[in-house]
Parts: sequence; structure tokens; C-alpha cells
Amino acid sequence: MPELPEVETTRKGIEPYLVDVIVDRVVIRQPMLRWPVTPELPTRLAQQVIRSVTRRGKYIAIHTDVGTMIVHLGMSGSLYLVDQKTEALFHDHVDIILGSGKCLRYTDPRRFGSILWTEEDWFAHPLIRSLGPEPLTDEFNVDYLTAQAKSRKKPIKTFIMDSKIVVGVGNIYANEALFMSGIRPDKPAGGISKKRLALLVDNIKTILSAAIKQGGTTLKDFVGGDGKPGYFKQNLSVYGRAGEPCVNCQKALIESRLGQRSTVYCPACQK
DNA sequence: CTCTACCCCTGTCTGC
DNA sequence: TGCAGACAGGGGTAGA
Repeated sequence: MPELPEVETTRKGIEPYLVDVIVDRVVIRQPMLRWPVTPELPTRLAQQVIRSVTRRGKYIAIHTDVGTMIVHLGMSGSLYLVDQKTEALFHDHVDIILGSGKCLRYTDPRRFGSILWTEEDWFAHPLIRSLGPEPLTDEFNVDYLTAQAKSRKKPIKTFIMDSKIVVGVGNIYANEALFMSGIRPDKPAGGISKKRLALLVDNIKTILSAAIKQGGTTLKDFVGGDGKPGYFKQNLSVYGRAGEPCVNCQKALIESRLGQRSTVYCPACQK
């Protein structure tokens, strides 16, 4: 499940093989992703030179002079380079065939991801326009979060997972950041002191940057192979550990559901 | 405006 | 062993 660190690691991994490279053609085997792949994509992208590869939240953007391809990896998507001769498997839905002899391949068993084409400024695209700040920038700070949380009743976990508030905090890191901050996931966002929100902001930044750093060092093949970024087996304190002892106090961790998402916390350490 | 439930999809796991 | 059902999850969207 690509969270922001995985997405950024993917962007960094594919960027060197794309910038200044011309697209030969585009092959779409399965257009039915989260939304249908933009039908014009193959004709518009063909013969264009890729100028840059950027990211906003969990969206990756591949820019040309005439438009931008926007990719979201969804739950199970991956984007990687293969040799053009590499045979496509069942879940290999889209190939961007490059003039370099390589091929940027999009694989997504569950098809929760999306591939779209836009010819306007991509920051103006409906999916991108209303996104909140990037968690690792100064724009995401305690003053901002406090202002946003003011008089909000929704649980703090659901709140920080809302991409309009801040992008890139998925379920795993939301659980972990709240544990690190000693905050119960179901506490209404508006009722948490500024001091504790400051701690939360710091911990979100810490955990995401640590995961990105780890991804940068443990990640292997974006070229050849199966392209799977190999998941970071970082030490998770609460996620996936329901019923097991808290790493701090040994009490059994509790699992509940918030906003249809699995939520794990320590009943003693988180208040 | 705020919030919750639902839905898209399929590989993997659990229970009968 | 086989099969049905639950579950995982980002995030848009409908409806309360």
C-alpha cells in the first residue's frame, strides 16, 4: 500500500530514466482503473519529450511541453522501468514506451490507481487543486493545524488523514504518529491542545522523513526485475499489532474502526 | 459546511 | 481440501 514515502521513492527512482527522454508510444491494455485512463493519452503523449517528474501528495506528475500525465498508485499500483522486450503480465495495464529502449510500466492488481492526462496547469486539476500542504514543508506547522482543527469534531485520526488538511498521511502512519504523540485516535480534533498538536506535527514529519530516508537506502530495482519497491519493514509500534503488548507499557493494544479504517492504539499511553 | 457511509477492486486470509 | 465471506486500503462522492 504505497504511502507518501513509497510514492516519493518511486518518483526519485524513475526520474533519472525519464527526464529529457522522448516517448515513442503508449500501450494501454486495461483502461479501467479507478477512473478510465484518459482516452487521448496515447496520441497526446506520443513523441513528446518528458521535461520533469514531480509529486504532489500521492500523485506523481510526468510533465511534457503539451500536458501532464498524472499517476496515482492507489493501493497496489507500481511504476517502474523494464526493457521494452519484457513481456507484459496480466496486471501490467499501461506501458509508456520510451525512445531510450526502456519502458515505463504501470502495474496494479487491484486497479485502485489512476492515470490521467491534463493539458492545463496540473495544480489546477480538480484532484490536485484542493489538496492541503505537503507534510514535510514549513507550511504544515502547528499554527496551521491548530487553525484547521478549531471547532472540528471529527476524530483526530480521520482529520489528519483528510488530504484537504494535509496530504500523504495514510492509515499506517496516522496510527503510528498518534501513538508517538500519546493521542487517542478518536479524540475530537478541535479539543486537543496546541501543545499536543505541535507534538503531532513533529511526529508526522519525523516518521514520514524517516520512512523516505529508509526507502532511499533499502530500495533496489526500478530498472529490470519486477519493479516492486520492496516494502520497508520498519518497526511499527501499533499498526498490525492489535492485541499485542504496547512497546511502552506492555498493555494489550486495542483495535477499533474509525471512518471504516482499522485503528490501533494503546489504552494506557494514548489519551 | 461538516461528517459518515459507501464504493471502486482483487489477493490473501479465516472459518466452516 | 474447497469454498464463501471478510478484509485491506486512498480518496471521491452522495446523502444526512
